[in-house]
Amino acid sequence: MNLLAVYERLQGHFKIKDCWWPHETTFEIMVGALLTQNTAWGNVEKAIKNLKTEGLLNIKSLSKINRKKLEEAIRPSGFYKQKAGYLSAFSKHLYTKYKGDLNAFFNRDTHIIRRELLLYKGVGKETADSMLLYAGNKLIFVIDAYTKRMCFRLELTELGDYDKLQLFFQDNLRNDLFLYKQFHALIVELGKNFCKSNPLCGKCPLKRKCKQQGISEKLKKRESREL
DNA sequence: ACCCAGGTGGCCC
DNA sequence: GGGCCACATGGG
Repeated sequence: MNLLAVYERLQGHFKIKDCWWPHETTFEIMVGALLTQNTAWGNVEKAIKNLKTEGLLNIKSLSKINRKKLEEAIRPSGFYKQKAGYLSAFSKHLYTKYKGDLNAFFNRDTHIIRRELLLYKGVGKETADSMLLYAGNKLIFVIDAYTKRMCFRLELTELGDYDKLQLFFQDNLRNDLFLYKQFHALIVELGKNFCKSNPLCGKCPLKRKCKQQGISEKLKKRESREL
């Protein structure tokens, strides 16, 4: 089955808002990308709200804020001490190297930016790519746990690491920023609503395209080994 | 009382 | 290059 067919099928079932990743500023998207690591989005929203209330959600403030205060503000998002350290260092780099100017930061070759993002502590491939796609409007497909799980269950690809999966998407989709953003959003919705770790195959929009049809203990074991 | 969430870094082999 | 673990809150 081809990727575009999956996309169209999902489009028929989920309404994705034009601005799926809620934000007032570009920086807010970058902060959200970091905070949402292995964390439910609802918890991230609380953290972001706290940061906004305290006037901290900008590069300058975050780079100067006292660590304990930052920890308290983002506490609801979990792993808060670790994330406070990441955010603090990240903001300081943006502030000192780019004078807090994200246009300057993003106005370069995509892969140069990606390499740089990956040097920051706490920014791995998925976080970097989320920032590039949603904050920087760069043509990079984001691979997350939902994406891996969906591909695995649909048997769309050979089992692969992040890079292989990303290439699979990028090679099989037209170069269209809107498509990249929407497709990732749709996969997240699928993952939240149906293709969960304990999946609800009965009403899944991809039911007819998927061989799993209810998950066996055997599949669960393979997933835990191979995802 | 569990299980899970839009990962990452560090350590070990 | 992989396998394991810590990191932590909040909702179902």
